[in-house]
Amino acid sequence: MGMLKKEGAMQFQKIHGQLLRKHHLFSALSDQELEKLIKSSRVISVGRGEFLFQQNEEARQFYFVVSGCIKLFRTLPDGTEKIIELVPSNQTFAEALMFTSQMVYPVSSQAVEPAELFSFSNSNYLTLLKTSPNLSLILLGDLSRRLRMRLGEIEVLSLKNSTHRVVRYLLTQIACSDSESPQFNLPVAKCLIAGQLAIQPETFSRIIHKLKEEGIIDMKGKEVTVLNRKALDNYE
Amino acid sequence: MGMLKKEGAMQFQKIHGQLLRKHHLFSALSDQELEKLIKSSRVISVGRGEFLFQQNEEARQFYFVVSGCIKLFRTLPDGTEKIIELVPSNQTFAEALMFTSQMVYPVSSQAVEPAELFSFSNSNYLTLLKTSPNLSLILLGDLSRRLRMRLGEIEVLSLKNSTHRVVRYLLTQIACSDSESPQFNLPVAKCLIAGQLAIQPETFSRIIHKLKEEGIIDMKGKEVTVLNRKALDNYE
DNA sequence: CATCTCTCTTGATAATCATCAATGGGGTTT
DNA sequence: AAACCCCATTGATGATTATCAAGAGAGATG
Repeated sequence: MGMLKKEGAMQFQKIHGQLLRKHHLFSALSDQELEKLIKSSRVISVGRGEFLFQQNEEARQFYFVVSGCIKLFRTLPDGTEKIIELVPSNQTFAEALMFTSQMVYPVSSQAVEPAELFSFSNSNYLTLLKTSPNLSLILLGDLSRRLRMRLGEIEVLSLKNSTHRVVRYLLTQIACSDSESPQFNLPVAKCLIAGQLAIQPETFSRIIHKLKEEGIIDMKGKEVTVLNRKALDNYE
Repeated sequence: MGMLKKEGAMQFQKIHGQLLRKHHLFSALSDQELEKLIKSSRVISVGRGEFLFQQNEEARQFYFVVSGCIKLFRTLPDGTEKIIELVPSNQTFAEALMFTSQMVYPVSSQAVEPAELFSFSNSNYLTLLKTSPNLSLILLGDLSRRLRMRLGEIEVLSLKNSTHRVVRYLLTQIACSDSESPQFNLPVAKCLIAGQLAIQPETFSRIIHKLKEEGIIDMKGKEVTVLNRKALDNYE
């Protein structure tokens, strides 16, 4: 895990500081407050496979992904890992821990591709929060939204067969990609997607194969085309 | 769904108002504020199987369970239901929706046994929130805790075989019951627990049978005794 | 360019789990 | 007490999916 040199970091922060504005954690801050916060932040640059923190480590920082993709996962008792989330650029993670008394990371975080991040001190942000009442409300809204996202995930995991999970995944990807176009790219490697859906890569591959045979989708590499949206919606 | 008569309700609220104090949503309120809130609340009494609200209904209220047990579930595309949570007495539910713009219940709620509840208007509570800054912080903490609970659930659902899920469930039950005693009671019917773990009641029954045969636990009705804690911890 | 590595794919097999069906028990109602 | 209902259990069967193994393709590296 490498920190950039100080001068480089300053420039980097200046350039990408505007990105932060678009994020709900920072959108309600005044220019002054934001600038101060950015100055107190660190810029971190990690290569593929590097860790930012490990499960059960003490949580003093939260992160904003400028570029790359971060995998959050838990290590299960049997040693296998379960992917909880794949954090793309312009998103934060591990910030919800600020508000709990027991500040320990419940997941490990690892870069699945080279990534650049800001890291913020929890205590700095918390002091800011205490002075800004409607920032709290924004945060509350955000947390509830996340809570509901998890509900969706739990639902997906409860779907009977894995084909349903894959179909559901494809549908959410279309919904996420703007413009409702029937084409999109898988955001990460297939084996990572399989991990998120709690199925084996082999099973994922076979399901895609089946959907292709049935003429419902087409897939070349990471490029997915939905050929029969209706069939996908009403699958089974 | 039956509302009690007004005089009955007033008495009921007086008696059980103190219960609210112990809940984080209300613990930070002044006596005045709490009293006002209670006065604006409704008392609801439902019989087994009755609904409080349905998935996708507009969410104007949140609830506090005084007695009984409420099942929160989603109806999946194939018509089956997935239990998201079983809310025991002295807990609130559906309060996280207050903070989102899209106020629609993401789950249905149904009493699994006769139950009594308070219902609070979201808008009333929200106005209170805007005047009390550190109430927000408490709420933020609570929501983050819930978020982590969901992480745990997602993890359980991702465990390879269902035996692991059951074992994990038993362990969390022991952890929840104070006093680390090796004995506890199942909080609800077995088929509901099976639903939470996303397995069939038959499978649940068979797994318990297996664990009994292996001398790891004993179970009579709802009463569970852990005979070999170590074996349970290190299961496989 | 050749080699290496990693991901993806495909096949064969075994384990797991859902489903269907039937029975027994505990509690409640009439 | 009898009838009833819901829940739990047990057995048999079939479908689904994980696992093991091997090969193909793409991108990175020397």
